[in-house]
Amino acid sequence: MLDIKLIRENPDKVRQSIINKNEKDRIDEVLEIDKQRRELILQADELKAKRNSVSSQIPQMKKAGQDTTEVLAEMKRVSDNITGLDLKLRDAEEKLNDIMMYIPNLPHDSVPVGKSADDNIEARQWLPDGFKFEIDFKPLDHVELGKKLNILDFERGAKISGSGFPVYKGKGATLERALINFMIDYHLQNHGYTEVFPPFLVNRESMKGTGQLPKMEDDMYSITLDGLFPIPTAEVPITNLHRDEILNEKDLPVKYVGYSACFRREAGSYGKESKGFLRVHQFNKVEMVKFVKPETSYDELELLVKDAEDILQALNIPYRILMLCTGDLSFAAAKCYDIETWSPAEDRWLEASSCSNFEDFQARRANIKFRNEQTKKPELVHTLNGSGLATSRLMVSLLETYQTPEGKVIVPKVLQKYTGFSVID
RNA sequence: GGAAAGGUGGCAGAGUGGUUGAAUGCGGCGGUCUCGAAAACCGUUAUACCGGGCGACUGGUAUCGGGGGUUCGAAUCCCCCCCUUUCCGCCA
Repeated sequence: MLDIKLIRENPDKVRQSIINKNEKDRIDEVLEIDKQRRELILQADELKAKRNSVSSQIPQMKKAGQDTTEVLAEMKRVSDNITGLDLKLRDAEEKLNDIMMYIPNLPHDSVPVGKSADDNIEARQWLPDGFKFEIDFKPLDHVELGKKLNILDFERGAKISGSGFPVYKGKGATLERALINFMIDYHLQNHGYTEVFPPFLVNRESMKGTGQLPKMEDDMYSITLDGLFPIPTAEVPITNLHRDEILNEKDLPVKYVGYSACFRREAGSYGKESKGFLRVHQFNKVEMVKFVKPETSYDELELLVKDAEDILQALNIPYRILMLCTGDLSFAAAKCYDIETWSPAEDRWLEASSCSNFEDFQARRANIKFRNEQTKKPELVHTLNGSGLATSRLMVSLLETYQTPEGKVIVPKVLQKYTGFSVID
């Protein structure tokens, strides 16, 4: 959520930012309702002040034996007026809040203006020593490899749950588990995170706090009977750990890393890009979440990307970093880098991680603050999160990159102590 | 699923209709004392919103789980909801 004062004071700047983000401009509506709202508050507060002062005099009048009938009648009228104003006020506030929940975060000044993914900017590429995009044999894709090696079973996943629910089998299941453990261990040992194992179902408040609701409700699975939502990412429970809290400044930055299964409806996206792992309803992801002081958040974003990159470098998987343009930026993000890994069989890059700075957008919704030691006042923190990384897309690149001409898959060195085997055949 | 208890400030914990934003204790911050520290003592210590002021600041309102009601006035009375804890049942 944006600061209403920011909109009040810089409506045109906000308007332009929203347009750059391909979102609907409702600033005029916001300004109008905000104005009404403030007028109502002014009127109601004035009456309440009167009521309070008179009410405190009544016991004294009674004690002094004065007749209070008239005052009581007058105050009754005042109270009725207050009730009326409060009703109107609540109406206005609900309306304002509804709209505010649909206004996206503003892109940071360093974000390139653009319409779509085509306008994203490649920041850098990293390729392992001796890596070549052209290979001597025709690579199998991950679905073919999965079938041949009997490590992935998309058909049976479809039988038991539906399409987009992959089953990992045998060494495939072990490899998946190894990847998760390796990534968490790496972040713990090298990057100073604290491990969190969060709930995979969260309540509506949590989904609002990080910005999935109300706007993206159709994209979320829901367990209506209990009012719970399967999480689309561990970002949701982990960021909400500190919802409605005031953190100590000296504890910042607070850095968590956690694994979760991620559940996404991906409504309306069947067909395109949906082969195998490319788009699934359930996948595994290791997520990094940070709570930081505002002035450090952009430095922390760079570090976050670096933390994710370290994993790929340790695995020796080629990747590139994209800076998303305004039009491709997600609803809550102010700035975002995507990390894409190379898929030899698809002959293209696949998004495996997304690292974002939300500035105070989530913090305002979720009411996450820290106490500024100088001013002694609470201030909103900045929140960031990044995948470190999602295993499904990563698995595509890993299987395809590490395949041999005979159709076997070599296990990356750093994973071998986790898998207990060095080759899948 | 059944039963009971309970939700008050950073924490603990008083408070059952009238200056109660809320006793007291702990914690935090500042000070006195001290070479320094501890102890002791003194002071201070919530958040949000709406106004006024360039600003230090200042006026007002709201907030004792949430919502509604009664009343001139509600932490306190009534109704509904939510949550937590404990016990029983079921269960990995």
